[in-house]
Amino acid sequence: MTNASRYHHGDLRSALLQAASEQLKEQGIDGLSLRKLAEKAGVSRTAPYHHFKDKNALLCALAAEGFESLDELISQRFEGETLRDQMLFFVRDYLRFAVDHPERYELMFGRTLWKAGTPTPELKSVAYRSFRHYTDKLAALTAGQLPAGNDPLRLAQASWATVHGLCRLLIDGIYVNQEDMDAVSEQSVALILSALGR
Amino acid sequence: MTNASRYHHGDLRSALLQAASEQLKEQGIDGLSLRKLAEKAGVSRTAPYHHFKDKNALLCALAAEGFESLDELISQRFEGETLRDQMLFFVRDYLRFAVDHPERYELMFGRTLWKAGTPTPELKSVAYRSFRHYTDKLAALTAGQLPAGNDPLRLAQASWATVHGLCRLLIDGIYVNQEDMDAVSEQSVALILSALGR
DNA sequence: GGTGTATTTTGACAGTGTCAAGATTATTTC
DNA sequence: GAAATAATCTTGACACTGTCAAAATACACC
Repeated sequence: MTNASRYHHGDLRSALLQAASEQLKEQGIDGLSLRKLAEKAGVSRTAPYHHFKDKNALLCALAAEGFESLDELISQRFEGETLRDQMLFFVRDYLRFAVDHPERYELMFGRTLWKAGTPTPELKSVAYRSFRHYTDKLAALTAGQLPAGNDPLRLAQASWATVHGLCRLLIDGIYVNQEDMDAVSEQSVALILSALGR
Repeated sequence: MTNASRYHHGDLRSALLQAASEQLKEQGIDGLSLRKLAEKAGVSRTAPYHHFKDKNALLCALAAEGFESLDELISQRFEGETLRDQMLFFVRDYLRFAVDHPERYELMFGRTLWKAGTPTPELKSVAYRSFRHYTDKLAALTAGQLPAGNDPLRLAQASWATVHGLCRLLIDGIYVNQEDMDAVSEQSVALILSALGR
């Protein structure tokens, strides 16, 4: 019995997620429709609804995947000898992730899910976790080196905002060109580092 | 002859923009449909197409309005005696603008127009103008005070990225609570200022 | 074998952007 | 002032969307 002739797909959920991932990359968030995904998986229009409550739920799952990758990056990519090198490595890898997967990044951080939609508990949890990991990492790296009166949490928020803002401007093509990426990321790291009193 | 009975609306273009502005505020970008706007203006579904090429064009006009406001803010709101106060004023006003008009801000800077759609020449022009004004302002404020080897353009990009990233995290409801706004904006200003050598 | 559950299907509905062709009014031209 | 042209608006239509309800099918377990 061939794949195409089966009434039950067998692994529709992950087939949908995979198709969604490709569709997201090629067509963007708005070009992603449940009906197209269903067709891609060789299944009827409403079959996806037995694996995801609605479109929002599928998108949340897709975004959660992204945060998993980002979390790995945060956990691993602080290599380098000096603090400056470590931050530079991280910022460059983070930027590369965003530039390589712009639509995914938009999905992860954009209004679609967080404001227009309703983020899944799973999504919230994995997103907050990656931020906590970043805060921890930053705190460990700068332990005992922060100028008095500096809250590590505030610093994490402000520096994340810098990198995040850079990503947005970069991948949406506003104000910052991709050729400037290295120069601007160096400038941003300088921004963050000078707040650490170096 | 009453308004409702006229075949020609008279000022449909601005009526549509006004309706769109309200709709954007109440329902967000995705909740904004040309058909609803047409109905609000008391006109048939396709009438808008004689004033805007398509939905993208209308959204671009709406975003351009936003950049006009932002540009005023940049031109006027660098008050204060010290450089620190000036930056702090600006950052707070900028954040307030974004928080007060989150959907507008998303439209102005988001992928909808800049990547998924095609930004109008008018939109591009007014958006770039705002950034140029910011760069000029920053250059004027820090004239002769920049540490050697610092490119004003890079600094403008990096600092704008910081404020922009803060706005996004704030209005998209990720990570930063509105109550933390003042504290984080102070931290961000500190970030920017310390890069200026203070 | 029979029962219940998980999965998938078809049918349907309201909503969307946008094109084409025709109707109506304003404006320009003679 | 009348005729021609342009601007504006309307109706009809098409393909597409997310999602609900109800019926059909296959699987798992007792």
